[in-house]
Amino acid sequence: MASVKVLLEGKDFKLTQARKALLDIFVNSTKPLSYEDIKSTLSMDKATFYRNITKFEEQKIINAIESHDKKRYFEIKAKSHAHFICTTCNSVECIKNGIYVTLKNYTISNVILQGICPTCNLANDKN
Amino acid sequence: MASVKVLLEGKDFKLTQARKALLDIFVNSTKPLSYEDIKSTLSMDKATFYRNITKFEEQKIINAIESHDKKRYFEIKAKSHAHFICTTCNSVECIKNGIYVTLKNYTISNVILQGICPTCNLANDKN
DNA sequence: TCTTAAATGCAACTGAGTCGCATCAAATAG
DNA sequence: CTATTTGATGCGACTCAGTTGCATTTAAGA
Repeated sequence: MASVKVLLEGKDFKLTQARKALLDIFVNSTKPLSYEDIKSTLSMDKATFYRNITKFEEQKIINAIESHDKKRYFEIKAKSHAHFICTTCNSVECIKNGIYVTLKNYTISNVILQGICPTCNLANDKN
Repeated sequence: MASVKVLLEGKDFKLTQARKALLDIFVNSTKPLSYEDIKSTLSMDKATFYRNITKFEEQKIINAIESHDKKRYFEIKAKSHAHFICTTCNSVECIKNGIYVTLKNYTISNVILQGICPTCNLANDKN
């Protein structure tokens, strides 16, 4: 598990309390989080949140995923892996079992799968 | 190429002029389109556009893709194929050379790849 | 042709994300 | 250790894609 200190070392910005707290949440999360998700845990203005996210993206610390609910979800860019977005319940999950896609002349940084997650699939079967 | 008539046959809504014209644009497009993209071609109120898109999605005629620019792009759900979103120029492309991903207990309806497209890759190399 | 239910356009609204600005807190100089 | 500077923060106002309510229009069936 990447520590907050390691992630911030040698980066081109100030190490504020707010940033440490914010990254701490991301480091300890098992799934990508939106501003909505973190604001109950961390009292941070949304302008500050998004400005920090932009900084983190520039420094390649964090990755963004756009979900089906028109919100952006963020996660530590620790190791690249695919994501699954459920079009029924809008949940965003990390898919760890290696999905690797290559395409000539393209640089692929992210793979996103959309469809119906096991939970919603089960719920449908019962009807 | 799927015709507009075939797509609308037996569906649960009225065959208005506006709907035929709208679907005609999607049928003849080689890439997913946003409201911005179609409004210059077709004079249709955005409320009507999005209401029709919702209908088409319910009827499984059309597919939505959220791009990096926070806009939704739509296309005929004719045959399923992967999409590539360039994180540099925000273009959305269809990737026709079969990328098939399966995942146990998941229903996968869409594969989205993010990264840098050949054009932007080339532009970067020149710097 | 008449009726009616659904489709349209307009205007007002929503909500995620952005921007300007005044204040505040890290980092660095003195 | 204090002073200075520069970037970070919070607030409020704003933007813009997408939505909703409502009055009007149009497709479809009687």
